[in-house]
Amino acid sequence: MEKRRGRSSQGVTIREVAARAGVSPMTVSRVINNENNVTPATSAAVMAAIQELKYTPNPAARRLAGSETFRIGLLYSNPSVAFLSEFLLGALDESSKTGHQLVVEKCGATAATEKAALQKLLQSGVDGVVLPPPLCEAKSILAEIAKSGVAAVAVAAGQPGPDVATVRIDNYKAAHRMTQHLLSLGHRTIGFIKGHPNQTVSDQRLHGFLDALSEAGLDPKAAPVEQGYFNYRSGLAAADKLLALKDRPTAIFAANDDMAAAVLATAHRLGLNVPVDLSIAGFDDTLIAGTIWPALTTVRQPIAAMGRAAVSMLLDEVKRRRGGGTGAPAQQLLRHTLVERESTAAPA
Amino acid sequence: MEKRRGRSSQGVTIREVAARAGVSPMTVSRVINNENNVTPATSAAVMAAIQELKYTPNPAARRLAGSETFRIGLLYSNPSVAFLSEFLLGALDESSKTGHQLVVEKCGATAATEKAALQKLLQSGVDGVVLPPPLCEAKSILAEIAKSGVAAVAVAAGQPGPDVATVRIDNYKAAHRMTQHLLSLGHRTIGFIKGHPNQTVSDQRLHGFLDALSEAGLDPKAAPVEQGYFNYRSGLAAADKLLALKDRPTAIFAANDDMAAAVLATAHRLGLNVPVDLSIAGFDDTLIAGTIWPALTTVRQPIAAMGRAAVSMLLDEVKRRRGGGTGAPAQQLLRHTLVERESTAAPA
DNA sequence: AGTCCCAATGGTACTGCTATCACCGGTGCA
DNA sequence: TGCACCGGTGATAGCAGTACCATTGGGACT
Repeated sequence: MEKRRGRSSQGVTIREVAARAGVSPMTVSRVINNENNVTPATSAAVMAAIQELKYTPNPAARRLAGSETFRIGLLYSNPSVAFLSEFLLGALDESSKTGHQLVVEKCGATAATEKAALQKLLQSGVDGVVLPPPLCEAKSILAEIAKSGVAAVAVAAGQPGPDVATVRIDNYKAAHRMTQHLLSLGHRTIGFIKGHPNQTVSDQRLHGFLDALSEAGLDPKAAPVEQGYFNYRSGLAAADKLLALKDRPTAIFAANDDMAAAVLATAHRLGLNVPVDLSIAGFDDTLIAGTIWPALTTVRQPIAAMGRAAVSMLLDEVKRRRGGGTGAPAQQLLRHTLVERESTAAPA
Repeated sequence: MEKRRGRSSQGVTIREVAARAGVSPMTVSRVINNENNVTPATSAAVMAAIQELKYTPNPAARRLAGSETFRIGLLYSNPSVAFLSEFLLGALDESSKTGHQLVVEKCGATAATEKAALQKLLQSGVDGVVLPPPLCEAKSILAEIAKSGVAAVAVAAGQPGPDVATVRIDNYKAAHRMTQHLLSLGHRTIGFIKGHPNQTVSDQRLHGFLDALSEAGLDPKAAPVEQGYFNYRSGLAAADKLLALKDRPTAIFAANDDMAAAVLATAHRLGLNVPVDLSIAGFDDTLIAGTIWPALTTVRQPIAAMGRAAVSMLLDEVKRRRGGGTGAPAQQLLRHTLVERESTAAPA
């Protein structure tokens, strides 16, 4: 004889499951949270009941009853839209799944507006801040963070700061691996287009490339390297220079996909057949990589996973500080993958 | 003398605000929900207290205490990743903000797997389903939806079904407007690349184009039109044909951005200067449009807004049906915008 | 055999907010 | 003048979980 007063919410509740399984709600809670103090038999019975009733726990209730609810801020300026949207996807997903509040704030590109936006976030009482690139390397932001003492996670930063947690991939290794791939196809003259000089990852990718060449017995100083700025247009310019060399490279490795796409366009303009006359490799696996034709061989960063990881690490970090934790914040290195598509092949 | 038993959650609560403002928590609740039975004076006092304490309501608690929590499904097969990620962003944001549960399910491309995935969603007890393209036009899915009687929202479908709510832009008008833009620049021979024949929007965009030509006194039958399939590669083929015509178009309007990007690549390959020798227009404003150079003039669909709208409409629709609502589901037409970038100009 | 301990489980209170209804003073109307 | 009514407000009881502590019932140990 329930007393439901009109505000029904017809989902099945933990109590119904408990009744069905002949245990207390608490036990059901333990089962769904994988706690260890439950007899296998009990656990199985509960599981069965869950299946039969198609029970799914109510996340709102879980969060409310569970421990603290944190509010975390995500501050971004103007990274690649592709990166941001995928990253947000992961971050939103994680925070909604764990029931924490995510406050997203956009800021301009100047140090002043960055600082103002950060202040605004801090004012609103966030417990920690997620910093996707390029903010994760902005000195003014990092200084402000350190001063205020809030927890922070830097995403895809080349160089982990001392006070912030970081999520990233191993850019050096990834570039190294991609270079090995090109070498193994038989390329000996490989051009490289560097990324923006104000981002640490640019250096790491370059060094991964150069070291792989050395290890293969080639002279890294002889490798044709051009400066780029992570955008399409700078890729066009760099590609023009590289493809005009007398000793024209048979492969070009660009430090990101946008620039690689520009190399592809330039190659086509010059009447080169990709990948027969020229192999092209990118980095990031953004959308453009799979869109154009031939599709780009590239390095995939698990961006959505980085978003999830960033949120989850930030929560850990907040708790760690609350607990008076000592030592350094966590660092997490996610796995990258080499995505082999149609833009690379053995030289003609 | 509170009895906080360790599971603190140090955010300020509605009770603290109430105490500060000298009213009951209920009144604070009324103020933050903009209910009308509150004296302006009381309301102001509460607002002040909220400001002072930097109070933000706890969404989990709100949802839990509020009315029903719906579970809504989002089924997608393989639309453009760009579209999907932006769409998901909006949908996730809306559902997390309103506190409803969003279950995302991916399915293969065959009718059988589509049906199976839908069944799985329905089994899990969703109250409604969001269908982004191309599923929103899949007959088997729509039939299944109609049969099961769940609420559904079709997104960016050309043709609103009778039983489903829809969110979309006016594709006809958008294409019409873009064509007018090209005409106003002085183009008289404009090529068009059609979209995939299995999507209604392809037709609508084509007709918007053709009608704009007629209205400008041109013969739509004389317009060079090629079939495309919404992907880059089909755009390459179509562009090859269009640019090989003796009476070469001075502008090409592709039914989406991927194909427009392909036109650009082909133009460059042929040594044409864009936009001087050839203007190019796309549709969708996906990421590639802003990445390549020159950046594409295109039509922007407010995709994230469509995601938000889809979720919110679906909730309305579910409630409407619960209430035994009669009549047809809602239709919503969002505003598109013409994004003028560097790929269009007056003919040389 | 008695004691202690620990693993398994249950009972209760509490999370932050809102639905519902009770209440109260002031109108409008008979 | 009396009474129904109504706008503004408060008290209470949940919403669906989980934290915390109590309880129980075997072993392991003395």
